Amino acid sequence: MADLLEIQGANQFRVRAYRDAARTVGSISQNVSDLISEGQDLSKYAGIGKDLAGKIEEIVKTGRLSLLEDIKQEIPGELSELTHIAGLGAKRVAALYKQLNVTSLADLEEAAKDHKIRQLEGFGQKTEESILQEIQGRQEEHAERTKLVVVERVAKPLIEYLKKTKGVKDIEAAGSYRRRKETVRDLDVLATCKKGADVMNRFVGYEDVQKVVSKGKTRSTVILRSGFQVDLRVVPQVSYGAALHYFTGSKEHNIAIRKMGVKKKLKINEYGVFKGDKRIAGRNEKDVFGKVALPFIEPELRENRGEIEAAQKDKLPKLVALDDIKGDLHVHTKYTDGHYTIQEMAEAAKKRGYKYLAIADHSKHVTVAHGLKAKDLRKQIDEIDKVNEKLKGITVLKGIEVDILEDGSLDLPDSVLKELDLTVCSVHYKFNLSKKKQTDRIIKAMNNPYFAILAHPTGRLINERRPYEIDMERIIKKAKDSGCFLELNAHPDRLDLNDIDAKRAKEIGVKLVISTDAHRIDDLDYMRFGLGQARRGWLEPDDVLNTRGLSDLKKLLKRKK
DNA sequence: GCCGTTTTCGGCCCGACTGTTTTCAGTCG
Repeated sequence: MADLLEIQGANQFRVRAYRDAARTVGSISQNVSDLISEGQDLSKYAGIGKDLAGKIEEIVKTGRLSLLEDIKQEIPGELSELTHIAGLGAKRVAALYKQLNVTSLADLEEAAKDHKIRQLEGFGQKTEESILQEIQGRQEEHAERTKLVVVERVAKPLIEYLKKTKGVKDIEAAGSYRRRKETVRDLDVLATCKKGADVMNRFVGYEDVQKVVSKGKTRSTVILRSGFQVDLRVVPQVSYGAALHYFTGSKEHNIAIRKMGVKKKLKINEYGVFKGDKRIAGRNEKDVFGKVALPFIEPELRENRGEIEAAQKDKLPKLVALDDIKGDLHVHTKYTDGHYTIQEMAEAAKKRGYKYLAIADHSKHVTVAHGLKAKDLRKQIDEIDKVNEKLKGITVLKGIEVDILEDGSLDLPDSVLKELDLTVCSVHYKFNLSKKKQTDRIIKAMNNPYFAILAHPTGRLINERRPYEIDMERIIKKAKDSGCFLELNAHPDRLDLNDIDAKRAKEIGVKLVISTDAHRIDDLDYMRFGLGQARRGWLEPDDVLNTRGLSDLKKLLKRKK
């Protein structure tokens, strides 16, 4: 709706209202159709008024939006696709449609090849060439959002490289990378430097740069060979905090903060907080928040999902940090598809300062991973006892990643499960059951008194496999009622639960377990990704099971039977 | 289309870079 209205030349604030409302709907942790069937009024959410609440209800109840259909009578719906081409916004798409009758990518390509675009007012040869290049580039693997772990591998060496520029003082990756979002579209790097031109020149000369999209005194954009985009901004040191705030985003958070500034007759931009022409803050982020009477808000919270309201009431969560984590409760060993022994994994965990480590190898149903049968598991239990006798300073816990079978039973008998400290229960097959059946399957499994932790609750693999259909609200409530826990799987391909569901679990009062699912020693360091997601989900140390010492952990793992 | 301890009308965040212009519109973040 927003794209099409914008192409039609509708009031830009009306267009923004649709975008804001769509985003709000996306960040509501509960299922919106459930909210509507419960008769809840959506206009209580920020950015959704009476009108849009009605339209959302229409979509939920009828699967259609009559206004959208009306607009599609006037202009082709496919035009919205064209605005996704870099350099094409609503105005230019409207011009292309009106003057050249371009409605699709194919039309656009043809018009560019025939040199018709350069003849339009406001367009020229360069624009036409870049449009053509963009269309043809798209047919090769279009760059989607990139997983955080991959971006780390890009960011760290690039920042080290830029740091070596003469005159560079501060340098930091901002944007969604700093907010620890699970995927990142492009990397925003911020620097302070005596002579901005020096760092810009060095930036565009980086060996991985394939294309320089733009280069200016304070901002440049490049595309790396991998297709990944990096932006570099340079500001003076007095502006570093304001710029860091601005480039960390999110956009929605920034807009909200700037609006607060406007109310106080202040102007907030990347150079500082200004009262008239006078800069009254900017060197550090804390002062920028201070000028709008807010405490420092952690980057992971800056999504305008309630953090500003919480900050105003001094009710910001004290977010869980890596130092709070006392152990990892989901790792694999050579017994199944891991690559190290129990003792090697335990020593590696101890080196990371942990007090305990739970071995959770696969159960027999996962044949590709040589899942354990009851007798294999007993053998592993014996070995864990021996390792515990040998190792001081860390306790190895006996666990299993036991499959939840299609009928909701667990893959190993209670007689062996009861010998364990904990179970990590997961769905590994039959991902395509209906939402009701999949939910019933998991809920039935939770009725087993030895069910402790639901591992990677949605089964998704970021950018690779969609989550299977489940009623998360029912699952969370069942976990609450039966004394089970939900995993926040820290593997950067999973990060499952996601931020929004993790926050919902906290609200309902279910504790989460942040585990790495490590198959190798180095995988234990994936914990940092889990922490990022947990912090995005507003989790505090108390909301996370594995911040507890060993004896508290064991008490909490005991289910009411 | 949303919103309100200045307001139910009249505002709505702010700036950089490019290309096409000859002072700025469009796009992007």
